[in-house]
Amino acid sequence: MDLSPLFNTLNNIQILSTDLQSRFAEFVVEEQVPKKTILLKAGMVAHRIYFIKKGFVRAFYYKGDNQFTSWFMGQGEIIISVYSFFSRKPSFENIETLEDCTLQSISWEQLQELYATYPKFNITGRIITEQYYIRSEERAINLQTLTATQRYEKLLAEYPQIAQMATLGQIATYLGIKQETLSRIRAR
Amino acid sequence: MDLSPLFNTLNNIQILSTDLQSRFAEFVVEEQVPKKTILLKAGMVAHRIYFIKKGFVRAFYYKGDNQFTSWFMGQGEIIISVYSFFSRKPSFENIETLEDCTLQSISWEQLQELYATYPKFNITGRIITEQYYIRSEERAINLQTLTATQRYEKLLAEYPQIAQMATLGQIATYLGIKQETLSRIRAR
DNA sequence: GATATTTTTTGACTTTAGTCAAAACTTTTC
DNA sequence: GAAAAGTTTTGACTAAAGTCAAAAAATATC
Repeated sequence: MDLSPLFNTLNNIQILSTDLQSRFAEFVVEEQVPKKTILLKAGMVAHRIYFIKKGFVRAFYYKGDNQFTSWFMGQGEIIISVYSFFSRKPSFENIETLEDCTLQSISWEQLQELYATYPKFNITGRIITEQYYIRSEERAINLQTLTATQRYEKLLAEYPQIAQMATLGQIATYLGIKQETLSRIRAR
Repeated sequence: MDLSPLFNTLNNIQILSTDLQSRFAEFVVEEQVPKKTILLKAGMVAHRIYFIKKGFVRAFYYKGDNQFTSWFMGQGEIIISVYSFFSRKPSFENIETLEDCTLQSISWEQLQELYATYPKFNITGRIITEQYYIRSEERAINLQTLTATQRYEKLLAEYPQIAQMATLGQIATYLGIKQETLSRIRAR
């Protein structure tokens, strides 16, 4: 199992001791997950933290009859439903794969053990949480300050291949607009 | 100095030992702050975490020439610029009082000392961060799923007195609409 | 308490996005 | 590879929000 992309991402935050890396490596499970697999279902507690070695994923939730997309994530990113994973409470959001994925993950319990055994690792955890927090703030700021067209351009800049992985409807619910509107924006 | 509202809020999250409470109490500084005082200026690092014993406060940021409100907070709430306080980096947002306030606060260094001396206190810290995270997610969800009118009603439900403390313009930038639009919404 | 300043409202018009329905593509399945 | 299912586009119309400007109301200042 090739762990170098994962450790690259983590060492980029803070260099991990070889000791910690080998303990970590013992925990990691790698799996091939086909397109359209639900990784987390609303109502369940998120119990694993995933690293996307290859693939593309989205999180979504329902409000009444309508579905909304919270975020998209691709290769090299760490995915969790932050709220559920940390608070150990049922998730309001679903996570699904949008293409065949190679995922590496450890469980919540294993993560706690790493925190306890290697206190310095808490810094890495804290920084990942911070990065997630910033993402969430950015999402609110984008919705507050940008027009639909600007938000679409920003998403395209971040994930240029998104049109191949997600449907128009999924992208529209992320942007907070109707799919007909997105279709017209794209036609220009 | 009456610390019971503050300890009420904290004990509500997790009961604190009397030991911790008395150490905490030694650190707390109480101040009377007049209306329109800037508690944190964009570009500065947030170095204190505040509890609003009395008063009303808002956070805002600039994007180009335009000002946007991130949040409002009132009595009994804990205020920080999460990103800046935890990452120790310059804040992009400003925090100002909207009326005369009584604030109680401790510094980042004092908070770290409490974490180190009373490890259980980390749980309280973690839960406060989680609550902030949820607020940020909710803000994005509200902007994504609600109409301007619904967002206004929700804000009014949370802070019924807001019209007395904040100007129409400030409320409008929180909702992500123009103040003329908010004026018309209100006229109905 | 009159004047200046700031804040809010109103009016006429434009732009942006939503709605509903049908047509045109694409992709999947047998 | 034809039919079915899913997805995207287009059209005509409606609703919501923005723009610019001016008037009205509220608040602060001397």
